Amino acid sequence: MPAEVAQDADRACAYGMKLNWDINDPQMPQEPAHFDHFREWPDGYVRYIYNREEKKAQRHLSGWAMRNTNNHNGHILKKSCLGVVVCVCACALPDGSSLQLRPAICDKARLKQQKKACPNCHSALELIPCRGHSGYPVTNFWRLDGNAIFFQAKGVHDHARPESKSETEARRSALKRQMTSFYQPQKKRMRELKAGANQDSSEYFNSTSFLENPELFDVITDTSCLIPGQPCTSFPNSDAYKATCDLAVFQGDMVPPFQKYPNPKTYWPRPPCSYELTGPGYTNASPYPTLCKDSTSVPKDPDWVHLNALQYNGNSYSSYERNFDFTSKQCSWKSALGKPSLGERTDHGQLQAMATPPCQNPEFPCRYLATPSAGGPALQTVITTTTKVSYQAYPCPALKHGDGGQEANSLSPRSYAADDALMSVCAEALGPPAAVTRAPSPAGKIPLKAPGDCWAIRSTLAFPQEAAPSRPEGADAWDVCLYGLGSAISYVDRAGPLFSYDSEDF
DNA sequence: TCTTGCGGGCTAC
DNA sequence: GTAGCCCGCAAGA
Repeated sequence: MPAEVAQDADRACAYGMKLNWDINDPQMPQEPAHFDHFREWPDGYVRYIYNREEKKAQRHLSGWAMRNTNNHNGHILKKSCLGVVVCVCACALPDGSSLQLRPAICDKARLKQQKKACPNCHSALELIPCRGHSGYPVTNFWRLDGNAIFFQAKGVHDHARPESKSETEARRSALKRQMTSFYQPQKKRMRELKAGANQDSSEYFNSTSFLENPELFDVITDTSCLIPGQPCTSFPNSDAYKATCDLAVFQGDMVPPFQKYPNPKTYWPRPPCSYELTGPGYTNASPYPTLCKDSTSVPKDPDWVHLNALQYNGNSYSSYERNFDFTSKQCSWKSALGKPSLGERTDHGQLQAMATPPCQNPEFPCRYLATPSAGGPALQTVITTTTKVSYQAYPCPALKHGDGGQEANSLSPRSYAADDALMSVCAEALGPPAAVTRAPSPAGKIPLKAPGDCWAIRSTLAFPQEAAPSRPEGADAWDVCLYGLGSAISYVDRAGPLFSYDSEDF
């Protein structure tokens, strides 16, 4: 209510509202004595007069997603509101707010956007069109006249505010910076490692090549890794997966992009760190904690992954350690997830999902039934500053990416069928606590089997106390998954060499 | 790749 | 004539 009052007062104080003019008037007010300060969220039938030096006005910016509309008048720029993109399930974000994405302005990009999944619950996204102007989209008019820029809005937005453009830009630029700051040191480190001790060729993967080929990220971006804590996490597509870590920023202008993320323990990409499985009855039993190198989840689409990057950008490696809650359950979840980025997602996707309607989580049952607490040892992540890091592939994404991962992009609720199948298969295979721990490949770089990796990961983490079995056993397990998954995608060639990364001190 | 601005063309009122 | 909308194009980030 106070906000409305303030808004009304703001309108009343608007200089443009005090003058009597219309954007279509042949003669606009000349030499305005005052100018209005730029309004990012004009709403209602308002008129403002900006100084022509106002940069934002010059660019015809608006918090609303406005697209250009041809009004066949070269002097007046007309824009119509596109509305807001929301989750069809109207799921709630961790902070209780709802998802409100900014519709892409370009038709093509918008269509693509709508094919993506809700980053929160993986349901479909829906574009809520603006109908605030007599059933038509709210329209904004811009007109440059003299030393002023005249702005007139017609209609009252009947939808939530989408993420503002400034937020989007800030997020993207931050992500870009983050990517740069993160990968350069990584690449350097990898070179050093390669040039340095060859103590255990099987202990690390050729991260350099990976880092030098960011396009490969997409291969792993989409994961449905089966691991304790998130045994059957089913991210139908990379987009959804990417998006999961970026929930808060989607909340429109309510919170600054860089401050939105509620959980400081969420980072992505993250610096190399140690993950050791600990907990009741289990303490670092596995010499090869299976992890998914979070960098493997680096998405190429800044729209879907940014938050963690932003935080990371601001906190750097040390902050990661500093903020990590070693004892929190979420941390356990992360470790259980094995995959850092995945864990992050778990924080905000999986965990938050607990508080969201079931409809938002098609994979919900599977995800939670197989948590460590459900029978397996409770998992807890212990992060140390100098650590052994086991980065092993999480090729599950290959299930969808193997033969054209992009196909998985078009996620719809129905898309979960395949994932469900996968889950059931792997869950079944996991039945007995068979030790299917993935032993390090004798040859060094672990030849990962694509789908099987899901199984391997799960096994490793679920029964870490078990002695690492022979490779063949693991292979059998993999095969189980392979069956369940149908055709095994040649993920080995792609992910294996890239992620067999182990026992590395940082 | 996406945004933005421009303009042609169509349809409805 | 006005308004809404679709489409394509080009420039720029």
